[in-house]
Amino acid sequence: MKLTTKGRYGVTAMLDLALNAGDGPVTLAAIARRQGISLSYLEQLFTRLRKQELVVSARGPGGGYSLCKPAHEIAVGDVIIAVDEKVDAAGCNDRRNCDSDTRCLTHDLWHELSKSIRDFLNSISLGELLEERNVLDVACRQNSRKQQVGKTAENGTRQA
Amino acid sequence: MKLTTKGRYGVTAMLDLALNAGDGPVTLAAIARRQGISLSYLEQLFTRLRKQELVVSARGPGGGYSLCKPAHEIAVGDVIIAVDEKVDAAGCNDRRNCDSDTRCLTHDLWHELSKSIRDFLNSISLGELLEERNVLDVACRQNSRKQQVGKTAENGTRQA
DNA sequence: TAATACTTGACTATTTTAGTTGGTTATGGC
DNA sequence: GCCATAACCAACTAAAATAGTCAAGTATTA
Repeated sequence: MKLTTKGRYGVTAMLDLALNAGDGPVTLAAIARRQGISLSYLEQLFTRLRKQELVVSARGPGGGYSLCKPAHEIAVGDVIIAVDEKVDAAGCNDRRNCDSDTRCLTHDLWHELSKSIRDFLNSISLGELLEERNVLDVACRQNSRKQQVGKTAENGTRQA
Repeated sequence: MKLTTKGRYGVTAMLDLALNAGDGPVTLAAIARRQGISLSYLEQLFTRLRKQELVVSARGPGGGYSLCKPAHEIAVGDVIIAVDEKVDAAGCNDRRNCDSDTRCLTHDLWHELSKSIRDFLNSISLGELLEERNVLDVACRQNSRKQQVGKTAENGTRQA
């Protein structure tokens, strides 16, 4: 399980998809425009998301992508794993050297942590993230209002 | 906050350090041998860990590295951030484009998630990981025993 | 003072990231 | 039956990160 900008792009795009799924499929071009991600890069990501059956595609005019399942049934971890390919396998599948004492211990400790992280990401669904939309929406509008009017009086407040 | 093999190396090395800190400093050469990480690469990682004041170094014969604080006071997140440098800044500090509706929303949603992950990693200390040592120790010995004796009867049991 | 072990800096091969280019299919509307 | 739309596909690429290597130091202790 990696956690890089690639996963961020994937999650961001899926969130955009969930937000704008009101009437029919959403085109990648629209996501690209809204989220500032290159169209061709999005195509690569959505090829993987489609293969993992997280989205379905509709070709032709009026086509685009839709979520396969309700946003509440799609875990953030699913998206990250889908776009990053190769679920685990991150360098630790050589069990041969695991006979010596210390090596084995820290290997297992890392795996334990790694599992915790994965469990955590699998426990958060896209839908849950979207439910906090209202709060964040207000926060965002306030912020952009202040930026227009004032001179960014307080900075570092939303540094997530 | 990234989560790559670099962070894994850092955490693994710190765990090794905590485990073998019984009598005086631990040399990087010993960690390199036990964990199968290149010495020079470890040097780079520990330069950063030292600058973040997670470890102290002692030069000369009998020297090496020691933890600055008890293992319970060092969060996994601290280690990952230390070796990966640049705490956040992952592409999302352009607040300029955040005036439009959708862009802002998913930005904030991602930041929310990103914060959750960071909080989670900061809530786990090296000490807590080590406390599960006993359980894992047994599991490991059992596993290696089986590998010696049998023919890996059940595989995929500890695929963390 | 010689061996040990940390310290620093420069260099490098490989892989990943974040695209670009240039097409090809499929489809709905006119 | 065109034709614009939009998904699909494959190959290529510049830049960055990863995971090191190599070579020279410097501090410390026996």
